[in-house]
Amino acid sequence: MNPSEPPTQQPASRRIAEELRRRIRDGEIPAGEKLPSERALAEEFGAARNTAREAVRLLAEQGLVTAKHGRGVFVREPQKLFRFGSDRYSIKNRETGLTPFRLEAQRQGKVPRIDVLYIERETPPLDVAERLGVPSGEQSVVHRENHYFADDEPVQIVSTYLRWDEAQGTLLMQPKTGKDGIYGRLEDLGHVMTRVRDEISARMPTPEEARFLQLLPGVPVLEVLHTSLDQDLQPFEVSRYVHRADQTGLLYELPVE
Amino acid sequence: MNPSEPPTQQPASRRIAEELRRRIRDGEIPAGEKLPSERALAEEFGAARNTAREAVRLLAEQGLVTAKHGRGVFVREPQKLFRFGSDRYSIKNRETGLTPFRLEAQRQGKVPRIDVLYIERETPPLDVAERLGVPSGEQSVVHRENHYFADDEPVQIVSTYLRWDEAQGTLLMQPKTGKDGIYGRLEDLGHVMTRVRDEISARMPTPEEARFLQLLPGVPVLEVLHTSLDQDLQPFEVSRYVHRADQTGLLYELPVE
DNA sequence: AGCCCCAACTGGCTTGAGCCACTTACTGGC
DNA sequence: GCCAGTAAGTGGCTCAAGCCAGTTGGGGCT
Repeated sequence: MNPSEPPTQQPASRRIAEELRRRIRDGEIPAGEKLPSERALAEEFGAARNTAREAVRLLAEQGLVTAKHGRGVFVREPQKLFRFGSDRYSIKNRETGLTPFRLEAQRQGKVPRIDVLYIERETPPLDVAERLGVPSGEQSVVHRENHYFADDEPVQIVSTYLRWDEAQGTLLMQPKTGKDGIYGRLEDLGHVMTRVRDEISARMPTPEEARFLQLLPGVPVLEVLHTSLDQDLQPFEVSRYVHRADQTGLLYELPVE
Repeated sequence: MNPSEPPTQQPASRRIAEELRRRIRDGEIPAGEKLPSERALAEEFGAARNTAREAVRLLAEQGLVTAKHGRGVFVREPQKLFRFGSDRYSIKNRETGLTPFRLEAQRQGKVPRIDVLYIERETPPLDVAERLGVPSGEQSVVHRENHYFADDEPVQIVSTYLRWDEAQGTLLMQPKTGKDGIYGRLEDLGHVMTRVRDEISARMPTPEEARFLQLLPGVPVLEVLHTSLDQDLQPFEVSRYVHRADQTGLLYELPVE
């Protein structure tokens, strides 16, 4: 009960986790290697298997290790990030005729794949309606839901929202939107992308997201709510990106105004 | 064993978690309210207390609920975000004489506090050395470590790295850096901030970060590796921001170039 | 040689029990 | 009226045991 220091004895599970963390940090158990089995840890630390198990769970929650049923618990290898840069909207890239994602993938030597899940007229979520400047009580938008893959690994889930009055009857309602993708078609409609506004947050995935993205425990997602503004600073497109955070990062390079 | 659908019976803990998630989503248990006790859940679902407990843990891991020792488990209230905008470096804000964080806090009606933990000459981490353009094998930088609070709630941890050859003997080595903070002093040295590059990722906190930021289980952190470039596009400052993701978001608004 | 099956290992999940620490509300004494 | 003490309720943590479900490798059969 000496308040000068906190020798408050840690729970056994945390002590075991701490020791394993040390071994991993010090390279005694290198990345990709297997931890001792739960039963072995229990014996080594003189604890019940459940307690050793709890320790492993703590490490998994932090994203340090990952368990393979029937095989063992492995130290997770640091992943190199698939990077999404703020220049992905750049005019300069238009000449390639590729959509932003395909361009980024190609740049990083990955094979891109995009699954179009559905394209439907909908009533927009509140935050989207606000940003797109449409009413939220009616079917004022078209919602395009896509899944993105790099080398067949799921990378992000994207929901794109467009004004129904603009998209109606155009290629924007089709899976294949033609040259330069939806931004090409929106330009045809007179919207030149002049500014973008990205609102970024992070959170743990919902069970559905975890399933889609094949997320292991302890991996959060990055959520980007993106708004495109045209030459009149009018918003004409809103997208919600959900990235797996263990394999993706964001890069923003911008002038100080 | 019918492969047409996945009726693979869920583990009991997951079924219970699913049901609780539904009750929360449908508003049967509103935000801020208490869940049934672990013992009550166990009885209701005909499971052992440990199983009910596991279900609650799943929800906590996802950041949906939070347990208060001795009181109960509560549905977490959605937090409004303390927002960090890309215009926080803007020249326009210079006239206020406030540092970026103080300005943001004031804008959002919060009381800012900054604790300067230490200011020391150090050998830089590899990623910092790369971006700042200094050697990583020697004590080539000054490291300023700060903790930021809004209304006395910890908000972010910031490590700022400056070139030792520039900072040596200046106010940059002092806790109080004068008007406009370190950016003011760096301007005195001839570095006008012209562009910034922010690299953003998300991950689960280390135990130390969780302690500092008072993070509940299931809350990730946002990490921003920030580089300031001057009028010659030379990097002159690198900072690593670690934000708690449940109360902070990032806003980037930029021109499409 | 090739294949199959089974034993032995791994983690996944649950049970029921017990003790501890923290919180709250009530109750009784002053 | 106030306050201290206490009982009852909560989550925190651990134990010992058991069964299930993937994985792996070796032994034996064909």
